[in-house]
Amino acid sequence: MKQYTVILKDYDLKVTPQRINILKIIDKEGHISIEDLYTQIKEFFPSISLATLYKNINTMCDTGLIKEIKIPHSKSKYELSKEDHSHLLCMKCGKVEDIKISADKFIQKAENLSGYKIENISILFKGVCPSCQ
Amino acid sequence: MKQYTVILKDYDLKVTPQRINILKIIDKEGHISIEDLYTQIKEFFPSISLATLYKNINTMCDTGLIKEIKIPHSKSKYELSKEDHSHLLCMKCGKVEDIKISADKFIQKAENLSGYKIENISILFKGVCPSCQ
DNA sequence: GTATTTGCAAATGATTTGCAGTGCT
DNA sequence: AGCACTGCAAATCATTTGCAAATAC
Repeated sequence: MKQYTVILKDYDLKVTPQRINILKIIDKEGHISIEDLYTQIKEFFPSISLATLYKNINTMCDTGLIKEIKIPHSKSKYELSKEDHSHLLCMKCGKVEDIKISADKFIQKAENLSGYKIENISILFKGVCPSCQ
Repeated sequence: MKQYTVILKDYDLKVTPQRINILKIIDKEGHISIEDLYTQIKEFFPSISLATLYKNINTMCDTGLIKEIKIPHSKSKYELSKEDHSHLLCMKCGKVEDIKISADKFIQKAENLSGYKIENISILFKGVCPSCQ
């Protein structure tokens, strides 16, 4: 069981039961939208307000504890920050999965082509997952 | 000068001056947000309403005439559909540019790793453009 | 002539803000 | 104790909708 308390402290955020629950649910789901998160958290924490959820999501994004994933034709999802990775989106069931795939050569090529100094790449693969095929 | 009239007809959309202007501006800018588009179009077309703009952006996205580009930490931009390409985002000036770079090997690798049948990839490089460096 | 599009105003939906009270360290 | 966090209600911002008049074909 992860120490959400420790994680929060690492990011200089005060430890509150609301925040611990938010992290727990994001961690369990992997990738989750605001509305789904709100639905789930209310079961554990019926008194939580949507405003609190938004405020916390925002501060956690600002500090880098979590990351927003923008998804074509739908709402953003959020995930705990972890080492660099890309995403797979299943166009049938809508789920998002992580995939680790090195993009170094790709980035190199893009720098050469464009003259940009590239710091970062975000890649989303869209397709159909094994169980939906 | 491009025949926006012809393009609209190709997509089975009625030709209106509002639509022609929308296309003209998107084409000139390459990538533009709703609010910037609204500001610009009002100069040519002071009577246009935001509702009309939204309705047209939506139908043009639905038909595939234009595409939405989701950008981390900011609003979406829109572009005319063109052959597959990726995007470069300058983190200093905020501009978006196109880059053509083949991702076939990348997609192949991702399919092997994940078991997904991948139909499509979207790639955003974030960095600093030559003029901002 | 008919169906679609436009512009307005009102409605909805999503997110943010202000503030008084509470809880964390 | 002091500052940050919470929850509520109200405010704001973005987008959509309903409808009558105008326009495209």
